[in-house]
Amino acid sequence: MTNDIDRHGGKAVWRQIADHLEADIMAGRLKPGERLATEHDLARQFAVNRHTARRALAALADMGMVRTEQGRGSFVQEHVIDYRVRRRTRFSENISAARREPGGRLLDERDLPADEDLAAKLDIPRGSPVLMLRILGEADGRPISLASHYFPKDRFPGLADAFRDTGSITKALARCGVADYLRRHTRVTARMPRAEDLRALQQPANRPILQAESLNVDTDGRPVFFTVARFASDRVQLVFEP
Amino acid sequence: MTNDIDRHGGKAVWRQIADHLEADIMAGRLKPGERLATEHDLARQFAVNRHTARRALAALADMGMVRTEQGRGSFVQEHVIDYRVRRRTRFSENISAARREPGGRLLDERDLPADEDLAAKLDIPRGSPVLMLRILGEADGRPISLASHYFPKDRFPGLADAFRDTGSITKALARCGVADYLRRHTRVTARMPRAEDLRALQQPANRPILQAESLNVDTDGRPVFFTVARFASDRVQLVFEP
DNA sequence: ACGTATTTGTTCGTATGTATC
DNA sequence: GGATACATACGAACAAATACG
Repeated sequence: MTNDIDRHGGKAVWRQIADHLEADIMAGRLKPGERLATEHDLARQFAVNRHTARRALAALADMGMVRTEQGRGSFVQEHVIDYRVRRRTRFSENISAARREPGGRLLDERDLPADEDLAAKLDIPRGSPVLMLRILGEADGRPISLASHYFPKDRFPGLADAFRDTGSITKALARCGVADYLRRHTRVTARMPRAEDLRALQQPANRPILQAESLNVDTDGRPVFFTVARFASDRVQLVFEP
Repeated sequence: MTNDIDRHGGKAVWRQIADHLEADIMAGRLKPGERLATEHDLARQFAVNRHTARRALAALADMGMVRTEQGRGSFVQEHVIDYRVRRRTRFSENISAARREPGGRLLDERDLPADEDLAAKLDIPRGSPVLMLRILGEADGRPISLASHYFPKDRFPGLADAFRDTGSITKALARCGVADYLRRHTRVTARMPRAEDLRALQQPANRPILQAESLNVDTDGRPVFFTVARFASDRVQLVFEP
């Protein structure tokens, strides 16, 4: 092993450790998502104080190469997906464009009456039936987004069945006569995850989630569905390009 | 006072308390940002158990009317600003559109050489001089955003002086010959605040910040400046409209 | 639901080498 | 040389989050 530390070479000890770990990550000896040795173990391996090991990890974290979580350890940072939001935004195409394998799982399906807010957004009478689909979006089998989609039920009979058949909102809507739809606006907020988000997204509790509320309309400008999507902020960035 | 609780009216006690507090907020007796009575005090005022008061607060927090911070208390949620991001996005116009009084303070001004990343973004040679302006954006005197703007210094001599004169990036650029500029893309992430963010944005440490990296170009498509803006997630939502 | 072990986060204090005025 | 500031490194103790039986 070349775990040797040069104490008089003019190079800070913590930087030597950071460089060593960085080389391990770059060479693939440590893979994205993998846990690094604990601070205590690193300190022992390199025969330094824990503070010195911590400093090395902090430097790597600052560079975005690792991510440390209290009580759990330090992990090699996974590559972040650029989720591109444009007028025509489709989940599967987006994930494929990032060279990942898209996936989706229907977690819940429910009918509910439109409250005032939802009625205004979908431009339907208050109390009208609304179909909610809750879908977990995945990339390479890792959960990426937890999205609740709200459709005016009267306009799209059989939509839920069509989604179960195809696994795709775009295809399901096509069967219901919506050949195309466009995103009118997206409202982005950040907040801490709820218990539900933690379970679905498999995220640490002390990291925020990105929440995007969006409205999609058909080519005539009529609302088709409203979506509240929650993204794991460690794994997804939202990129807007007009 | 009408702090009386009806124990047999079929309405849950916690809901009565929640309604009471909601009325106080709606009537302006409790103002945005103001701290509510402690759970202990609420329990005493209404002669209920602290758990009951907690339930009322939780219901209000769930509605987004108050925000509870461990160790500090519960606060009336401030009104959130919709920060609209379009091709032509200007801070002052945006804040004014939300019927707030815009303000800006230059926190720091610095020259630095372009690293690889910045050079690529601004389309200048690596090592070229870059002017950084760090600006605190305010609405009604409350800090809203902490933004670092990076300009290719060679192209815009006298820009820093122009900004100090005018207090506006748009006006300063106009003096340097840039009549108009457009936003090419915006990359949005969420993360926890650093010490620097906390100081500038006056935010609780356990709430996330929204970070938006954006590139503005002139009418010929040439990069004019690159920005990293951090928003207090409690006070700002980013709204994207193509 | 609860205690225990593990792991990171924070804050003391101490010492040393280096650069600067 | 002396005084000072600063970054580095080590040690100890405790706090806080997490994992697990």
